[in-house]
Amino acid sequence: MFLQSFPDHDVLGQAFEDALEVLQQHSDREMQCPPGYKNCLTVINHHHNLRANPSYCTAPSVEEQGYSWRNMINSTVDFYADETVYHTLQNAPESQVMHAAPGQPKAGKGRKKLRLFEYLHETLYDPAMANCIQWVDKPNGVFQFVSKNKEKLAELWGERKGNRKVMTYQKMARALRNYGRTGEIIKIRRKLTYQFSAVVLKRLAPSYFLGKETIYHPYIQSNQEYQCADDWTSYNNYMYNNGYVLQHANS
DNA sequence: AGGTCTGGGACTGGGC
DNA sequence: CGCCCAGTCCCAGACC
Repeated sequence: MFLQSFPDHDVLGQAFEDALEVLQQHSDREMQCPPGYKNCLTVINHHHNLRANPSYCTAPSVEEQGYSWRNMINSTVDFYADETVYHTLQNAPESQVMHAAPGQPKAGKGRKKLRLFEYLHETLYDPAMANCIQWVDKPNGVFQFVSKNKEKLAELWGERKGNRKVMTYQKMARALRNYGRTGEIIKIRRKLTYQFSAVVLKRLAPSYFLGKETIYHPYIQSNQEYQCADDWTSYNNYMYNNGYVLQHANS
């Protein structure tokens, strides 16, 4: 497994590997907290470095409402994927890392910026946000904003980014349309409806990296992404045949 | 007609 | 410091 990539595959690494294996045994289709997940949390909560670092401290109590255990998997793998952070935490005195403030990871130094499509993907798995955004065709990554609450979702996105001005749906949608150029998210000719590209879906799904030898990296270069052009074309064909009219032709 | 959606372009802030 | 990226902001026009 990918944890073997790290030279200092120590007790913590083993604990993570065990934890991830438990998670791996439960397909990514499950929304329920899988059996053994509590043990994973225990492992993580008992390691001070993890608990203290705001970027990776994403293991709340299982009782927390609306929490998606996917976040935990992503963050866990993120932790190990980011070699710099791994070594930093390995070497940093605990007193230092303990100073980090708890709470949501914020965009800033030392932490990759949260991207809009990642945030949307995250909220789609948050039952508490179901009144703002919903899957239309989950297996194919088609989702729709709820007209009544789309502004609320946009505001939350703005808050999450730490914007000074209030984010609006109009502005957020503008960012979404920019994704059309890179193919990460495409606009579907249906009101308030968008679709994650197959590549993004694959990238954000835990099953993509769990069980692979290579390190998961959320920022695959676009030229690498389009090595999957065949997949993408056939995917578009599938969507076309299933009645989805894509606004942007695959270029 | 008016609200909503889309597209374009300039601008901003963070990271490298 | 300059460049690039990923939005952010505003406006105009299309669409429903």
